Amino acid sequence: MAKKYERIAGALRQALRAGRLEPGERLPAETALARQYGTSVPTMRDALAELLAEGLIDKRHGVGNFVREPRRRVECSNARHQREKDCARPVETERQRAGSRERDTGLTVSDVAFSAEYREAEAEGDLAAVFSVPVGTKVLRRSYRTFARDGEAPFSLITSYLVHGVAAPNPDLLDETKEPWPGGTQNQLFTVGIELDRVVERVTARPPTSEEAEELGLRKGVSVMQLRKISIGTTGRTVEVADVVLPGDRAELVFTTPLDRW
Amino acid sequence: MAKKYERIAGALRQALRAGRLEPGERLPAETALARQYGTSVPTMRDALAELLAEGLIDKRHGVGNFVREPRRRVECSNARHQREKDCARPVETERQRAGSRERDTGLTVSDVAFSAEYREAEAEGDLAAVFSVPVGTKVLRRSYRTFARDGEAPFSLITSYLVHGVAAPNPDLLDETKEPWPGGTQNQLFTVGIELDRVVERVTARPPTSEEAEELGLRKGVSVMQLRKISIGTTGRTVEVADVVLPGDRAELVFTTPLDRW
DNA sequence: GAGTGGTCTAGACCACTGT
DNA sequence: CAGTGGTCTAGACCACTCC
Repeated sequence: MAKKYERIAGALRQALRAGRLEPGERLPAETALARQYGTSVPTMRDALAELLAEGLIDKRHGVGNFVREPRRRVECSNARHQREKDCARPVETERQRAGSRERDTGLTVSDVAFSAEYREAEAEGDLAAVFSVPVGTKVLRRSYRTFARDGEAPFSLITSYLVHGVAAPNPDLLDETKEPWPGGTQNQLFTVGIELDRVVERVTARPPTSEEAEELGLRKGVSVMQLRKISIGTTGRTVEVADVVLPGDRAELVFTTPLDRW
Repeated sequence: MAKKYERIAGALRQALRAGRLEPGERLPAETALARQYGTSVPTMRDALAELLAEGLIDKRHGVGNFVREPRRRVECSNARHQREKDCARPVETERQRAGSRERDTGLTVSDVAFSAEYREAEAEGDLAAVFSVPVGTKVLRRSYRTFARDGEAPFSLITSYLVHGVAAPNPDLLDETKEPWPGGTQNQLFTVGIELDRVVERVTARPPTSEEAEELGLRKGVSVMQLRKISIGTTGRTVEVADVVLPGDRAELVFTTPLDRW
């Protein structure tokens, strides 16, 4: 036996897909909907919460519930790592031309407005293990927010870590006013003599913290994708670790794996 | 001002991390907790729902709420595609040796119990577009469930599509009793003369349908990762499409991107 | 000020588990 | 049978938006 709020959610979903309600249109008030479906307001709200998590409606406090137009997702492909590498080592003028302005999200710089914050910190257990350095090693911690071109809310929250001693030879890397850096992280690493061999990305999904939900403008019930990107240099050393939090309902990660020929 | 149930959730989280409650231990009854935290039962339940979504507690109907031991995640790496390819073309005896028994989840066959179901269907708009075939083209639709070695609930739900005309030359590919197929999908494709050039995987997160939640044994508030795997042959043609649904709290996808040297 | 959704309360009744 | 969590109800009160 299905739960009552699920049955109501199903009926509403049906009504939305059948197009009896147009995108942008306001739904009846929750009290009216509850009466209409023969239930109480809290149960009706449970049903609406389900549609909210699925992205079918938007809730606006003090205004009403609205049919949402289907959200298009922003793609974020691993091909950007090679592209960024290709552009990380050229002459200055070359670097700033089209296609060379990729960043961790796979968007071009024109798509993102930056807010960067640099801070020194000490590697804790987890991070120290990934970098293979002793706990307490000084690291540079850089926080970014990126915004998609049309979006209001940030599209991703990024925390990037470099071992301080590795970045220090180039003082510009320690200076947050130099952001956004045109050639991306790989160019930054190039300036201290580091070439990347490969990038390893680990992806999971989890519910957002309340801060993340607020910053990313997530509706209730929407999860985030958490991506840990580990960049490994040609010497086999882990040179950068970046934790990226992406809205589960707006982001799509694309990974292409080329295969050797027989 | 934080919401009351969030403050209570925070306090409980604190208590759990501080280890004042051991994994496996039962929490006080919800009525008792509500009294203890000076709130009503529904609000206390909201707080507990948050911890549930985070995987910190387990709820057992009619029994109680329990501190959960930290769940380890099952990794699922894109390196398996190359490994599977390496083993897809050898002599028969070779194929069945260790390491050659990978499947779409990155687990070995010994880790999974199969339930496969084959069915013919017609490509709808979405699928037809990916395969670049006319809508209505006959496809073979194969559904799998995989189980991790220790798990009770399925670890992944897989729906794989092949264009019927492509698989037909080998009648065994149309026969679900031949599953599990030792060499994996790439060996199946090899038997009809297809070599893969690359695999493209698109990852998103979304709330589960109620059926998925039931089948995967998901707690409330846990999202799934949805992965669409597109296998492209050496002729540039899309030869297989697989939709994989993974529990967001138990799965970790790992993608390694090798980079060309300067 | 009227109307809307957001949070919280109090409690009924049901379903499940273990004794 | 006693005790637990699961669902649903009814309604108070607050915060927000718009007229």
